[in-house]
Amino acid sequence: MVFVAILAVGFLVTKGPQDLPLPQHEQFEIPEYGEDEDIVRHLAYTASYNHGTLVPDWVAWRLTKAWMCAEEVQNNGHFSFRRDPDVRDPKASREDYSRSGWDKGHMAPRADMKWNLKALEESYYFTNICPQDHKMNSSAWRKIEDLCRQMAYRYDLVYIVCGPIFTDHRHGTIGEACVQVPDAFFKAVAVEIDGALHTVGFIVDNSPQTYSPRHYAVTVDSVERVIGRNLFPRADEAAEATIDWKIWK
DNA sequence: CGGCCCTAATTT
DNA sequence: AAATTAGGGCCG
Repeated sequence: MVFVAILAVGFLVTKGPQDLPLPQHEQFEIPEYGEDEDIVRHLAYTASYNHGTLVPDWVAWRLTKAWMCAEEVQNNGHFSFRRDPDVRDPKASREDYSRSGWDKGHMAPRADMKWNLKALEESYYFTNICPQDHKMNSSAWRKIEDLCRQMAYRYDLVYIVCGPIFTDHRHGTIGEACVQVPDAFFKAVAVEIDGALHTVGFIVDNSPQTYSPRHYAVTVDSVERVIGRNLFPRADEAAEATIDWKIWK
């Protein structure tokens, strides 16, 4: 099962999702994007890297129960954030974040990628990293990630897309490369249950946030209005305009 | 407590 | 640029 899943994702990476005769849900998590965006496809996530902000505009991935139940790969217990070899300059690097006071926050979480060594290593590329408040990252944001994993375990497959929100750029930039520090972050989650699509969105300020997911929950529809982008192009509008709390509790 | 999110200093 | 070593906060 896991092997089949890995093959399926590997096939997507090789061929590129948009020209594949696959069912709609095979590329469901990929948001709408323009021709000018720098789209990077890795084994377990797809991102749009912004060479102006030096962070991704969005990162999209999926999480399956099969991957979560798979045997964890070894990472030698160390963390190796790296520049993404598949992304052109300018791009962020370690030195920009070092002693900046901001976390190197994963968009697609490390914990979602432990089923495959390549997936795990690629999650440490700066393509997948944003400057995040430490308390927010390890508390409020983490609880939302926990919720997503819980949903994957319960419903077999979840689609996730998240990224930074820039409003007044109140945190400025870090490092020599001037990596822009986001004002907030969004996350949109979708799951199909008995043929019906359910979605929920979150917007969390990039400050010491510690509340539970529900406190930050908004409709995917309203997230789309804030960031000005259609996140689940194949979802119908009704599914993006409501939150079913029986599902997400 | 373990799992998850990380940091910094040092060495290669 | 990357690996090694040592360490901390949050949460269920």
